[in-house]
Amino acid sequence: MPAPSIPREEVVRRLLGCFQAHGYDGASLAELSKATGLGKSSLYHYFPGGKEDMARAVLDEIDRWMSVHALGPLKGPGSPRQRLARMVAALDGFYAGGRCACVLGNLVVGDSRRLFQKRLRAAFAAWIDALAELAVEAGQSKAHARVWAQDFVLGIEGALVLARGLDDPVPFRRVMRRCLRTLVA
Amino acid sequence: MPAPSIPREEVVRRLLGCFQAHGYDGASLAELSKATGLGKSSLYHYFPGGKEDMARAVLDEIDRWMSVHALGPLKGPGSPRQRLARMVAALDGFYAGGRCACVLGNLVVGDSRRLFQKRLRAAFAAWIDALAELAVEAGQSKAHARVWAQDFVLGIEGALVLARGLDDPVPFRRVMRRCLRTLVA
DNA sequence: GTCTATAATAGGATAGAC
DNA sequence: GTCTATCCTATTATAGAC
Repeated sequence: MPAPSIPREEVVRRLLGCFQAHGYDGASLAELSKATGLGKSSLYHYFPGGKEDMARAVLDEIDRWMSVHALGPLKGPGSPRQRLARMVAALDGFYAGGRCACVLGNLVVGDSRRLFQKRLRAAFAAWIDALAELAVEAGQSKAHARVWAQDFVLGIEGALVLARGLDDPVPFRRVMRRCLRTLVA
Repeated sequence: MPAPSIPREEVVRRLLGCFQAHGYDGASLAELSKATGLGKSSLYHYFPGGKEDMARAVLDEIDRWMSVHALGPLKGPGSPRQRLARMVAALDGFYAGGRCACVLGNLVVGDSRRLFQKRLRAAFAAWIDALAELAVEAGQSKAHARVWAQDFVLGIEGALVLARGLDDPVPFRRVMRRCLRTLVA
């Protein structure tokens, strides 16, 4: 009876990397198996519902990661500007400076969109809500805060798409830098 | 010997719709067959290289469409503001007011990215170049024009991602409206 | 140029041994 | 908890009739 070779969280993180690199349809069980180092049957032991289950676990991990590294810091100590800087730094690392895709962005394409629509909407909404709250605290009106927060998120998503389309992370890096300057504007 | 039931351009347009709705990996031959109304063998008659060939034909069609409806008007008559408005109106129709995905955005995910990287880079670059040229004509410096043009494109791509993530086309519509206001800013 | 039929392979999922 | 072996279906692709 071999003990688990790697903890479940590490398995989920590797699945995340696989969905990030290949998208939902492109992440075959063979790829997911290779990425985790686990055989297909082991994956089904962790995730009885198969690939859909794996993606839901990845969405859980994203919720957790965002809560800890991106949304949490917005409510921590420091000026609004400083708190936003912490989120931006965390996101910059997560997306490897623009070289990685966004899993949420990958999941809104094709049939996986319908499959995970509720989770996707909740994830994007929570992100936008947290940013809008910060902007209100920084002195913006509720309406402006909402627009700014949406622009923040769609700017990142669009920059990731463009960076991979142009095969050049520079647009992403520029967007990340600008994010900080626009808070009070 | 039945005559071709629909012209080749119409076939390609329907393929485009299929890659738009399902992404590259998600667009199976069965889906592509259903979307075009052609049997698999007929598709292979038009596109001997299979799915990859079909996607290249779709990329050709996108180049053509962009050239005629988006990039062309930028070089036509009228003020820079009026010319940009024509592009925006065309794009708004193409993306069905934010309810449709961008094929280029779908193709930058997963393995299809590597497969079509050169075409994708060229398509995004041509789009950005045409916009930057307009911005220079409108009085912006070359450096600012480039940034503005990139922001224009990534704003649209990000808005399409967010609109589908939130299942709400409103962010897209707002971005489209704002595109026009920022030209001379 | 279109179709039906079919081959060949890859994908998702399960059984059962250890 | 992990593995090998297997199953079934979907997917890509081709052959050949009309």
